[in-house]
Order: sequence, then C-alpha cells, then structure tokens
Amino acid sequence: MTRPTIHDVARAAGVSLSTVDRVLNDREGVRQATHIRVTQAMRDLGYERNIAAANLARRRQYRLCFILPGGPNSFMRGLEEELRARADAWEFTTLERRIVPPFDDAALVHALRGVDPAATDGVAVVATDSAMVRAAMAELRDRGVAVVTLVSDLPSSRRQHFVGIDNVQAGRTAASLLGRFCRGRPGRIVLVAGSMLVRDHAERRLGFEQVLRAEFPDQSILPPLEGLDDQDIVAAHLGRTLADHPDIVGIYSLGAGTRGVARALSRPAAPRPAVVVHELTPHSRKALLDGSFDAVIHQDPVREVQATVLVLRSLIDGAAIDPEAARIGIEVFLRDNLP
Amino acid sequence: MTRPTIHDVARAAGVSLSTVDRVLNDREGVRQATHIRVTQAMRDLGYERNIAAANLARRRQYRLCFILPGGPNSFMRGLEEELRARADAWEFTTLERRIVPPFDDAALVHALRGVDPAATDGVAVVATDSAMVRAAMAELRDRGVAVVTLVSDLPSSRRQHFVGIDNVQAGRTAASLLGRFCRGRPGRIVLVAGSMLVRDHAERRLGFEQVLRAEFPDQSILPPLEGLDDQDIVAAHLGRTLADHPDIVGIYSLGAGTRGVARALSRPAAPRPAVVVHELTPHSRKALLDGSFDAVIHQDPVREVQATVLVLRSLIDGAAIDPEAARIGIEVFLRDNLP
DNA sequence: GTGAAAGCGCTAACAA
DNA sequence: TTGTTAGCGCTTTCAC
Repeated sequence: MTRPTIHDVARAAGVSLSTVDRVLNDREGVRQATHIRVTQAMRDLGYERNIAAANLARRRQYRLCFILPGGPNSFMRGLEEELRARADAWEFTTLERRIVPPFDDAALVHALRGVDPAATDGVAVVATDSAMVRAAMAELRDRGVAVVTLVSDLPSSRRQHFVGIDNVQAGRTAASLLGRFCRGRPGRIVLVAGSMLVRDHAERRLGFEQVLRAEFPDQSILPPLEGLDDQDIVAAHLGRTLADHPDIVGIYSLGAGTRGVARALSRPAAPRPAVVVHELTPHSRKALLDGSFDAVIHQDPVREVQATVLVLRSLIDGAAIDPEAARIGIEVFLRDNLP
Repeated sequence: MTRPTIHDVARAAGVSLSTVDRVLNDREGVRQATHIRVTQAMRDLGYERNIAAANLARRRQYRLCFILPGGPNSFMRGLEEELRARADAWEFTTLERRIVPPFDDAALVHALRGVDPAATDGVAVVATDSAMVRAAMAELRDRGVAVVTLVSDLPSSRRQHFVGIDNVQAGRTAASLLGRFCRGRPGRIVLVAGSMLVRDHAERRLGFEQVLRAEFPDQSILPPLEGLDDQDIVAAHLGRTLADHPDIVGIYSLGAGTRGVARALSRPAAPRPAVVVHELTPHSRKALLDGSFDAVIHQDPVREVQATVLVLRSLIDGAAIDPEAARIGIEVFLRDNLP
C-alpha cells in the first residue's frame, strides 16, 4: 500500500541497505549479478526513490550566488526582490546575491573574483560583454563552480547555460504586433534603445527590423535613439523626434527608460502612435491601463529565478537539464491580460 | 555556519526537542513562559524549519485525484499528459487521474461519488454546471476531502478554489487584439463557440463583446456559431458564413474545434480575415506559423497542474494559499513568441 | 507540562 | 564485494 523503500528492495533482493544504496547511486563495488538482482527487485516493487530523504541524509546544500547590476533598472530590481523574498523558500538551497555597478566590466570581474569556490557551488551572472569577464568566468569554472548567464548572455564564454528570453524573437514579436497595430497607417516607426552596445538590445533591434521590413513594407524605421535607459534622456530625444517627424505612427522601446516614453507621449498627438515596450513595471502597467501603450513584451523575473536555481542544481549534480523547466518564454501583455 | 535546527533551539531555550516541536506546531501543553522562551530562541537563532524533514518524519502523503473530461479536446489531453508525465515527480504526493465522458453530468457525479474519502485528501475537477454535480461536490467536502475546480469553475458550489484563467478577461484580450488587427477595415466579426451552455465560452463571449463594442465601433459582431467543439461542424458552418458575408474581417474562435477554422479558411479570400483562437495545440501552432492565424490565447496546462497541486496541498494543510502561485495567466502567442 | 527515545527513507563511515 | 551502524532534522508515542 505504502511506497516501497530501500528496505523493501533490500529484503526482496536478499542484500543489505548499503548494497541497494550502491546500486541506486551507481557506486562501484557491486558484483554484476548482485546489481541485476537489485535492479530487478526495484523494478518488481516499482521502487521510486525519495529525493527529500536522500538530500536530508546527504545534508546537501546548494550554495548559489546571483550577481546582478544595480541602478534604477526596474527589471533588475524585480529580480533582486524575488531573490530576497524567496531566499529561504528553497529546500537545500541557499541564495546569495551581489549587486554590482551596472555596465561596469571591472566591477563585475571583481565580483566574480570575490566568489569563494569553497563556499559556492554555482553562480548566475548578468553578463556584460568583455574579455575580462570571460576570463573571470573561466577561472570560476576551473575552480569547480557552475556558471550560468542570466538575462544577457555571453555565448562564447565558458558559461554552461543561459537563462533568459530569445531577444531576436522578442524583437520579431514586437514588430509583428506593432506592424499590425499600424496597418492602414503608412509612416515611420521609431526605436528607442538603451545602448546598441548591449547585446540584448542589439538582438531585439535585429529581430524587429527583420520582420518589419519583410512584412510591413508600408512602415519605415528611423535610426534608433539611444536613451541609455535614462528616462530624462529618452523623454527629451523622443519628444524632439516626434516633433520633427509628424508621420511617426509607431514606437518600439526595447530597453529600460520606459517612463521617458510615457512622458514624451503626454502631449497628445492625434492619432497617437502605437507603442510597444519591454518589461512590465508599475509604470508600463499604468500606461497600458490608461491607453497610452498598446503592448508590453515581458520576461517573468519569478520564473527566471526559478529556472536559474533548477539549472544550477542540475549542473551541480551533473544531471540533465530539463529544457522545458529552463525555458523563459516571451510574454505579451495587453491591457486586458495584465496579471 | 550551518542552519540552526530544533536541537539548537532546544539547547538555547533550555528545553527538550519535544517542547520545541510543540511550540513549532502550535500544539497545546506548553506553559506561556516556556512558549515565550522557545519563540525567543528561534528568533535569536534565526531558526527556519526544514519542511522536507518534517514531511519525512510525518510520513506525509498528499493523495490527490484529478477528474477530467475525455474526448478529443486537445487542451484536456494536454492536461492529462502532464499529469501522467509528472505523477511521480512531486514529493510526498500521489496523483491519480480519472477520465469521464465529456459534457456528461451523470458520469461526473458518478466519478465524484467514486472517490474514496479514506484514500483521497483532495480532488480537482473540471466542473460542468449542474445541481447534481454541486451536490456530489458538497458530499465530498462533508467527508473531509478538499475540492477545487479546474479550468471551468462552478462558483456557487462548495469548491474551495478555482484554478484557471479569467475567461472574461480572455475574451477582452481577444477583442483588443482582433479589433486592432482589423483597424482600418470596417466589417463584421464572427464568433465560433463550442456551446453557449458552457460557462467559460459564455464568459469569453461576454468579455469580447464588451471591448469590441466600446472600442472598435467600426466592427459589428455576427451571432455566434455553435460548433460543439467539432471540427467538421465548425468547418461547415464557418465556411457557409464566410461565403454569405464577404464583409467578414475577423474571426474569434473561443472554444475547441480550431482545426475546423483552419479548414474553412483554406480557400483563400483576399484579404483574409484576422483570426484569434484559443489554446495552443499542434494545429493552432501550425496555423500561426503559416500565417493563417494571427494570435492564439492560451492557458498553460503545465502551470495549471502545478498550481492545482500547490493549492490542494495548502488546503489540506489548512495553510494560506499563495495567490501568485495559484494564478493562471492568460498567455498571448503570435508567430514569433511561440515556445 | 515536559522529556527520552524510536523512527521516517536514505547516506556514509567503518567493518568484515 | 558486502553488511552494520549511526546519523540527517523533525515527529510521535509514551513515560515522568
């Protein structure tokens, strides 16, 4: 009636607990014949290992460290908040977090070097792209620490996995929405980026242009504005651009600084341009509700933390990574499907 | 260094393990003064209870039973598959599933009556709306079984929770998309439902009409087609309707039978109507990719199972339900953000 | 009211 | 190559 345990398996196979344990964990020192007997007994009884009990006995602790950029970026603050809130909610896992100055390679390298391999099993890092960073990551790997990138990837590094959305796809999705929202209104579309030096922004732009060019030939794209994720700069640049080009029918904001977009739009133009932005924050949510934005493309920080923990634990255990559990979807929010 | 355990708390408070346990679990038989001493010690040490160990010692088993409608409905089959696949992946939890004939109150009641309260702690049921079903659910509750509805709710019953999307919002979202996709093309929109007798379909229609009427006055809505979630019926009805009304610019399919929509559209009209359907299946996915559908509104069966298990366990433990963990979001898929 | 001791299912020395 | 034994952190008799 109750689930069989290693005791039952041991009895059925006529061996001791330790032998069952050896078979279970693929440890050596078991004769072929015994191995088969035990395996057979497991199969017969439908034995299913209790992982919680195993971890308890092992006193397993996955010691993970998240390295995130600081600054006003709402999305990063959301990630940080989630880490803080759920720090104690994971079984057998401790979550440490380090905040480093944003867009600062040297600081990131410093943080990576500051990770103690003796007290850390895995690291998740929002990477900035540089050779120094790559080297520091490689160093950690050499010292036996599992390393994954988070949100922004660094493909040619020795990171073992990337947890985050596909940014080219995100850009394509944005174009697909914005193009349809503007259909019947030929005109220009303006892109607001943080900086084209950041990998994810560059990828989003790429995807956006692919789809817009191919499928919405009535719309043309202005050269991207670089707002450095700063709402004041964004508001100023975008305001000027809107004034200069009365034929702007759409805006795609692919970085942070979304509040600046909302401000630039506060002076009503008729008809107001269609707007698609990234990341659901209190501000983008408000803009969606009051009708000044049309869609928000989002990645869920809660899921991102969850997937990262899962991936790191698998990596540490040398287990296979469940691709479904590790995938971060690109979410689309309109006014009516807001969470 | 290592996390404090009840041993540490006991030592610090100068009491035994049992007393700490009594305080921890709010059992009676502890003097006020002792209680305070123990609580203080926990606070001082930053004690955090190890739930896995507790469940192990308790030999806790959450025995859950899912009751789902059979038939060709892709979404239900997805749920069933997920249940099968992850039946053994939950700690301390056994998942049983029963498939009943669809849209059959009597069969559902029979299944509910067939649940053994002595061997089942919680039930999740895709409800159909009837007094008999309500009564059977109440009976289960009286026998101490936790009951939640899944996907399709039964609000005035004694179910303790509903796990699924807000269907009014889903309809609003569909209208919001379809309206914008058709903008600049005044005309008619046709609704394809399974049956208006099913609660979720009725709710989706309601939400759709709310938004379309208020925000897209250029589009008018034809009376809904009832396709009984059967692709042949849907294909026939919709084909005829499209032929009769050359001014149809949009289609919203709010039930199953999506394949029928694709078939009806296979004879090309120019420009083809904008199409929004429900549930991501291999067929709707294909239609999205080949450009015959514009958007799919989806609820994730994986998440649905997960949330249901979490909710039922909380209910059984008498614990609070985390609203975030229990929420099922309305997902929007376009060609480019397909998972 | 409180405590001692056995045990949940599994692992990890250490013997044999 | 195999078995014995003492835990992991918590719960649960049963005694005091």
